[in-house]
Amino acid sequence: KEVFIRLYQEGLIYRWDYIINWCPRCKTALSDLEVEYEQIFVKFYYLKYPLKESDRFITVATTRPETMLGDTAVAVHPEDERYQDVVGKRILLPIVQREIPVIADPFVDMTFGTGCLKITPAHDFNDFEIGLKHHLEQIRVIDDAGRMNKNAGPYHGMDRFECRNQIVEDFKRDGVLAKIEDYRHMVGHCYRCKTIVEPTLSLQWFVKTKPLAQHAIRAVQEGRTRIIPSVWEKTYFEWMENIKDWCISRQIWWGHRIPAWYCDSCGQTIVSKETPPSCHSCHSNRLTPETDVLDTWFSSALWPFSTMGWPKETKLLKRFYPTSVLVTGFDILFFWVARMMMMGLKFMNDVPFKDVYIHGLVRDEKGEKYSKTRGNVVDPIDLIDRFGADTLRFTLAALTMPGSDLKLSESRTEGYRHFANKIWNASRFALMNLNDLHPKTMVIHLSPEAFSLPDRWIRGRLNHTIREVKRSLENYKFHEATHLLYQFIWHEFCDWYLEMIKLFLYQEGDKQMKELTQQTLLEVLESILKLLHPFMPFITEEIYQHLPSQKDHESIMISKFPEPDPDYDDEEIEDEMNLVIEVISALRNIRGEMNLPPGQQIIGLFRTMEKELEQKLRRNQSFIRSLAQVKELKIGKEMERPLYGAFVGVREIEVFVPLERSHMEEEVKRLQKEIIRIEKESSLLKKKLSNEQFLSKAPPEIVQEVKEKALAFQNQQERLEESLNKIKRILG
RNA sequence: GGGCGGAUAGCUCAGUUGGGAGAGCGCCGGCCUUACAAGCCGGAGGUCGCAGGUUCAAUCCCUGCUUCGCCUACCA
Repeated sequence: KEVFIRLYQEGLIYRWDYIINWCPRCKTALSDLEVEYEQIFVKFYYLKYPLKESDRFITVATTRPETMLGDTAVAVHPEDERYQDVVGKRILLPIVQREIPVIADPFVDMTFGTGCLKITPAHDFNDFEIGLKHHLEQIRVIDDAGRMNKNAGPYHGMDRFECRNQIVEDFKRDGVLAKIEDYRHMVGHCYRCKTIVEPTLSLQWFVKTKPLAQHAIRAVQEGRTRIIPSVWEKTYFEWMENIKDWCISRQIWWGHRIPAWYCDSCGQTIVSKETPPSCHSCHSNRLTPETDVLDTWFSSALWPFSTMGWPKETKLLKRFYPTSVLVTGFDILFFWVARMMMMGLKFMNDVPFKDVYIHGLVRDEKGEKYSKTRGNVVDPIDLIDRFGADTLRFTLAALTMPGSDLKLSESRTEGYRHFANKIWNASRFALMNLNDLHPKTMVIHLSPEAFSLPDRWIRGRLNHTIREVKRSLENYKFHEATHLLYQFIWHEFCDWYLEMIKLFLYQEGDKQMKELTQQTLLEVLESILKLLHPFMPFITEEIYQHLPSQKDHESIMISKFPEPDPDYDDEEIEDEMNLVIEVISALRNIRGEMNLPPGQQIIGLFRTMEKELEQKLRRNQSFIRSLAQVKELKIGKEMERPLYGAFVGVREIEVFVPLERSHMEEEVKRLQKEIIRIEKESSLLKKKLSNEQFLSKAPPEIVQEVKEKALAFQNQQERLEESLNKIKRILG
């Protein structure tokens, strides 16, 4: 009421006989946004109107012949040579026998139809405007229920579509129907009941939106409100700049009643918060209250401040206006966001929110928008039953790409259910191995050097993950955050870290090393759970409560979000770990390609001239042995290549695996495949390096990088070929 | 009619200061290895829609075209 009255007093709300979209079934006015346009196939009728005092006819074309009963003119283009002589003449409208003028208006498209446009000001938007311009009479022929009214003469009481058929029949009978064509066009339907809407002249309440929109435009231009992703800004501006006055009255029985009364004696309109005792101007006490209610979006537009106690200056209002972010779908950018902007700026003198995050819509498998009416909605409860609430939440976050819709994919959902399961199992493994850990004895501050390679590595990777996840969240890139977490948890934490630390956890040897490992395991798992918690609230809370570090059972959701620990940003450790991973992968590759089952133990021979690499290999022998299932490792400068064996190059290391003679055929194939791959890469780089332009114009660090790569590839290729030749010689 | 977005592996889609082509699912081969077979290990698979242009260098920037989709509109 407060808002309505203030706007009314400022002249921003007015009541006017205007052309609006009307739903004859719901019997209410509809705003532009409540009308859905849909393509339908109809007939295009050519009607012959007789010119008065002449035997000529003017032919007009229409898809709605029943509206001819309300015609008050026929318009032609002022420059249309075909009709120069008839402008100003009069037409005797068939059936109702009304005299109407032929007028000239540049709005008419000479190339469309016959170039003659019938004008029905009371039942067409354009005709209404033309009617105002030419002071034409407005004659309603269709009533609020979609029936022909008394102005329709013989058709009075007929349904509008029934009347359409009858009029066509009558025109045919009278020989004034020129022709009928098939035609398809967009027709407005009521968004609620899907009935074809009827543009109708009607007395309604309107808000003058132009003055409100100006401020809303400027707020976004000046960045006081950011729309994310920014592509939607353009849509927002487009709409705001072309905004039309907003019809806010609805003839339905639910909603806020418009606070207005009409004096039965003098016709005065009274807008007031309370029921007025009498008319302000004639003092009559015979007042009729307005029965129209407000468009639901009118009240929704007030949400950011009316929910905080406005118009009182409450603490809540001070604290929560403006809010930081509004998250919503683009489909209500205009319905709601734009209106909240306008009302917020008007009544609070400030934007209602700093950021508007526009996400896509979840669509069905065919990519169609969910619709309550069509019933193609996927029930989230059903998905939760089948996949789990955490899985669904994570999946939605992962599939949400800013600026585009998502088709809910069941295979992706299933993949993330596996991920949730993986987390569960990994945590079970961790908890099993932490049950003898007493947090009290945990060493709080130890230098990184005290920890094992995998410990230092995983903490470094955790740092990286924390930073990237935070960055993604700050930029509303939820899919990036989920991908980062998936990758880190599954492929770094589970695949490598957990596998490697089994050495320390299972072996009853170095007790201190075991405790340090347990400490890292606990801390990293705890961080993982916290990072994951926004995406998988239930499983993370459940596991978190079982961690030995959580004795007071506070919820994970109020725990501190993880921060990176710079002590563990260590490139050398990362590099050493990568070497270990590369070596293990190389051995696994041989095993896989040679079809050697894991049960079959192999021996690894490592030849390298570089002291540092040799040391690193020696340091990490136990990891290599355990993860690559190698029973014996031999490392050194003078390592002989075995007579029958597979070869893989890792950096400056030659890795050999002794095999049987019978494997050699397979090895030849493997080497050839590898050589082809390397050659392809290598030739591309060589081509680059032989290009003078590249050498002189590309940034030096890029050139250097390419040179190094080319050299490495060449080395690799030579050794592969050497290996291949040796085998060929042996095999004869 | 106007505007916007997409076209990348068999499918669904990621990929911005231009230099490495990627993920999930599916597919092929090998494994019940004491957290997990809803799993582990290895592997195959792509002139990044087409044609030009800019650049030493284009999936990425520019132009045109083909094609799919969305929003929007006052051709009666």
